[in-house]
Amino acid sequence: MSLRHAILVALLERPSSGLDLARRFDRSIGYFWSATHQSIYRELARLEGDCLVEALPQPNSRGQRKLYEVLPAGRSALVAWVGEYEAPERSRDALLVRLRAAAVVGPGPLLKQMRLHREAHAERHAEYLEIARRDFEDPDREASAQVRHLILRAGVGLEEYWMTWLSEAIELLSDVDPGDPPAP
Amino acid sequence: MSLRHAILVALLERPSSGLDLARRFDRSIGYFWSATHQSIYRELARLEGDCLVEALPQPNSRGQRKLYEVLPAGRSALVAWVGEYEAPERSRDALLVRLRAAAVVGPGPLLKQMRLHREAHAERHAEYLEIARRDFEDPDREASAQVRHLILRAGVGLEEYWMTWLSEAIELLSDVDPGDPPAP
DNA sequence: ATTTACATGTAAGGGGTTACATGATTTG
DNA sequence: CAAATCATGTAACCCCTTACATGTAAAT
Repeated sequence: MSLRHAILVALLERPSSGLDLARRFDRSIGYFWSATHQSIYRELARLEGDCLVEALPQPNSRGQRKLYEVLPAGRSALVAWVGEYEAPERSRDALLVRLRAAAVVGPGPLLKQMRLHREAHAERHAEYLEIARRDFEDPDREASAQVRHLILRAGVGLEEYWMTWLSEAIELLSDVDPGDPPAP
Repeated sequence: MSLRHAILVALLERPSSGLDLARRFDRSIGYFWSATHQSIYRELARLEGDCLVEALPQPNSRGQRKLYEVLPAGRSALVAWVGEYEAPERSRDALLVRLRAAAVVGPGPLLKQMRLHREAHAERHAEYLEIARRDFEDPDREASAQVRHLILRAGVGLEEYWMTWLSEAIELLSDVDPGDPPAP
């Protein structure tokens, strides 16, 4: 149920249309909850059906921009959800499954994949740093900006962590398997 | 499709029944791909339907232990999958959504939740260290043990990362909001 | 004999992804 | 007018979760 509440937060921060939300999820919200426009539209329809958000009464046909804003019931639902405790989920990482598989069936082209992963994390890292530079340059004054900065730093640190671990892993795998996998 | 291949890896390491797999996913495999016994049984049925694994021909009724092992086609499918590149997924973290929500609607009992999360990560951290102590005490000789140790260290480091970040976050939130959320 | 633990499943529903469809607006 | 772009949606599918159902074996 996190997408629903991520949308409520985003709409509280600024009333938006579905595509606006999709763009904001690509930018600043996406580093802890990603979403495609399809899932956003579906969730917006549900939120409207549950009377938690309201579409401003402008458009009357398809292809027209529809602005949504949060109703009081939506704000209450969000407050209630924030109060619910949810245990942290176990991480799921296909690359680590591949790595464990490689320990059994041979590494194949896995080293190359790990270098690509490291590049991908480096790109995200740079992206986050750019956001930090643009949006949080001055020592944060408002509390809400401090919190958003804190969340961004979580993303920065995670990307750094994976870059470090991947470098270690690549080094170890290069030693263990300098060439091609052994023939069966 | 990762569950399917995680099961293939597990069965290659050691032929197992569904419940065996569930237990092994709780223990050593679960720190990078968790699974319930229901999803494991379903995937085993599919794997058998696709002729990638085979049930040893002992049992003929419900409630009887069924041992599976990987067929050559299963091994090939796993090798092929290891070679496929999959970009790292964006992380999804409900706690960070809650945190961003708290910046808008007030923190409520979020500080307590973050302390609980930190405890949960500390528990997992201890659990992983215990596995490391038990299974990888001596300097690893075989390559496959080195790789499994490397994967475990990824989990250890991740838990440490979250403990560190949560401590920073808790400290900041305690300063920003020493008492209860402001009344509406 | 009943309970407990072990073991394998079924059913319903939620949430996400991919591919596709359709209407409006702008641009060459 | 045609094409590209913006914007909202539909449909099918996949995977996972939760709750429940059923059968066997061991313990008391």
